[in-house]
Amino acid sequence: MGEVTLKQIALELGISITTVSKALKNYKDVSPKTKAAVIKLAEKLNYRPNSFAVNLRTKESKTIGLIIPEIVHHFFSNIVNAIIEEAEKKGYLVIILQSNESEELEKKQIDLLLSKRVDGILMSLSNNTTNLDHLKKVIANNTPLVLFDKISKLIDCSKVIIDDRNAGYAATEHLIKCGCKKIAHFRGPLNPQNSIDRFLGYKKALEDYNMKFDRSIVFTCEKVNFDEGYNFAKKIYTEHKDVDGIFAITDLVGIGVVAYFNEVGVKIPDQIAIIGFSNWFMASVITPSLSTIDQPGFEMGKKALKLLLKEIKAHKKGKEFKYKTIVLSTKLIERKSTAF
Amino acid sequence: MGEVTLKQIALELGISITTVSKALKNYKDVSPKTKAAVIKLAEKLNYRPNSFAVNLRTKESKTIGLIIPEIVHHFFSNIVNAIIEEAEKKGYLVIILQSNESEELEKKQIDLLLSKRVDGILMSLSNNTTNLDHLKKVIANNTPLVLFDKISKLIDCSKVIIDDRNAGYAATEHLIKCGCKKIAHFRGPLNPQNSIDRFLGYKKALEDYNMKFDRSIVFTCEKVNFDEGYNFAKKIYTEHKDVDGIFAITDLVGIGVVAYFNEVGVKIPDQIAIIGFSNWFMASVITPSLSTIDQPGFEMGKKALKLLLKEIKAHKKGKEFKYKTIVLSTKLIERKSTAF
DNA sequence: CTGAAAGCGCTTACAG
DNA sequence: CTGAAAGCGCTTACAG
Repeated sequence: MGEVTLKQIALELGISITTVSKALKNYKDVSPKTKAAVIKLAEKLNYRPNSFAVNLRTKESKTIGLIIPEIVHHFFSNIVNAIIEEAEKKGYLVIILQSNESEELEKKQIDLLLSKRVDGILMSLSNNTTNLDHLKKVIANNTPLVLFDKISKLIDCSKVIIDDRNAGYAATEHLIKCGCKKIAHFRGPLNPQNSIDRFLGYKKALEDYNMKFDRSIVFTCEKVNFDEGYNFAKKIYTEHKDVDGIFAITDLVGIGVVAYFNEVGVKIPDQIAIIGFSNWFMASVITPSLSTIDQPGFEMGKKALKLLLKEIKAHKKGKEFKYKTIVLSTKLIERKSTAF
Repeated sequence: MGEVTLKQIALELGISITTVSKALKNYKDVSPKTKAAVIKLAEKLNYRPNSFAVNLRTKESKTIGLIIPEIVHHFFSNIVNAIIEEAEKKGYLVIILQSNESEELEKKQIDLLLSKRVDGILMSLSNNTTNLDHLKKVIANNTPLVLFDKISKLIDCSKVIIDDRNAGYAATEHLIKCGCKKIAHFRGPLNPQNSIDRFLGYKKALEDYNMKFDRSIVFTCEKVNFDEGYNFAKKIYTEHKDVDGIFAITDLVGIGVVAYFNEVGVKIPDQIAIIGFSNWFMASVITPSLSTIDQPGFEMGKKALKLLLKEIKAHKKGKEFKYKTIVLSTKLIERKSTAF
């Protein structure tokens, strides 16, 4: 076989490697005749520049790294979708890694990506990440970094997020306006900023509407899955009969809640209203359909990628780049689970 | 900043680049003393081999390409999960691309990956791919290729699949054994091998059990989504009242079917039994829970990756590699939607 | 308009 | 045990 190189083309055409290279890159200081001949032969031989050599010379890989907690998750797979689609359009490829919510893995992956010399890194933090040295390493290494969704306030870099506090407030307020008198919250893990913020929004809404905050009806999801929603709903049903509204950290948890109450014959929303978060497709098709907060995953991925490419470009030109935080708006989606 | 290179370490230590390189790669012909000094300094300077240069020298990128129809799909995101996890363990990174069911995009992406000089390509074909020249190009280019799930019989390479025909047969047979007398099939698109095979399995089961095959109750899904399941169910309900069993190409379609019958008050499984395909998590939590065929996505991804790495290894050593087709077994999962 | 030459940062066969 | 040298395949500043 043997891969086709510039040398081969030059040899066959009896011209220099330099000229071949220039012709293929459409430099203007090459005669049209030579250019045509080179292009023709390159096509015939199916020439493909050796990206290893190009990378080495240009010091860029046209590749970016993406680290997310887990890909098997509607919200993240949507984001990934947006990122690789947009990246491809802009001439970049994406290497994807999953931290599986492990700080240790996350550290290793950062090292892998830096070794690979990706042009930039896009990342959503694992729930268990508390030490941020690996992120600082990325920045110290001069590799552009954009955090999205699961971010840390302690890292100075560009970010794309939603206003989780406001969104948590809106979800809770909606339950209140639906007439709920005692609202439970199935919150996310204690560490991540966004579950903290949603919780704070919940608390603030109760406060603003003069409702008592009761720590005993705030449950903390660890895995943030269906089973936790189901099991906490059971707890509410058996130990807190007076609860008439539940704000679940995520639609998946909310769907677990709905499943439990359906099972025991508690009427939704008449006896208990439920609202989820993220607007997963399934939330719209279960019975009763689940009210939720729409979290624009696709847009988030796209914006994060664009922001990263801007920084990469500035970085390449040696220009200064001012970090930016983009806050995307969310939307309350009213469905049957909270209908009056 | 300035990246740390072998040269810098050599200079600082007053030894040659060669020796530094050898020391870091643990060659035995380097004195322990030198080795220790090199390693110490490399660590202090946070030395990271420049992968561009390494790639160029070794002619391998330790990166593989993965092309799937779409990542926002439980089955594929599971496969992706398995592939990147396993690849990382073996020291490979994964570049992921989505064809979005477009043959044209698929072609472009193959070109991108070949230009990138990935060490191998893993791929599941788009539903609309009929011309296979781009796959032949991969093989002609000597790049190891493994096809999984959506394969083509016309391409000679390694494959990882399930026996869709048998699985389609099992699903249909299960409905028959549940007492269904007239079974409809909501099949997948006409082109992909696996939807053809599931359909053939359906047909064969009817034949073996002396049931009439009726073309008018076989509907073809184009998008293979919830809405199609819902709409075809409506058609069955309004135009084919005697149908008492439905085999849906996929759980998502099956869930649409269940939603429709729930809505109009048709009792499942008493009046109509339903079985899906793939064993998506949601199938187990809807009401009634959906019987299905378990399709081992995680295992499929893992096996495909392993097979690819074997071929890459053989290829590197210049050894011949015999293509292999691995057929994974599926399992009938009985749930409420087909309970007697 | 063309091309010789340097150099990106490694690896490795070879000489000593 | 150490190192000089060649070379992977490009790109580009420079000379002519």
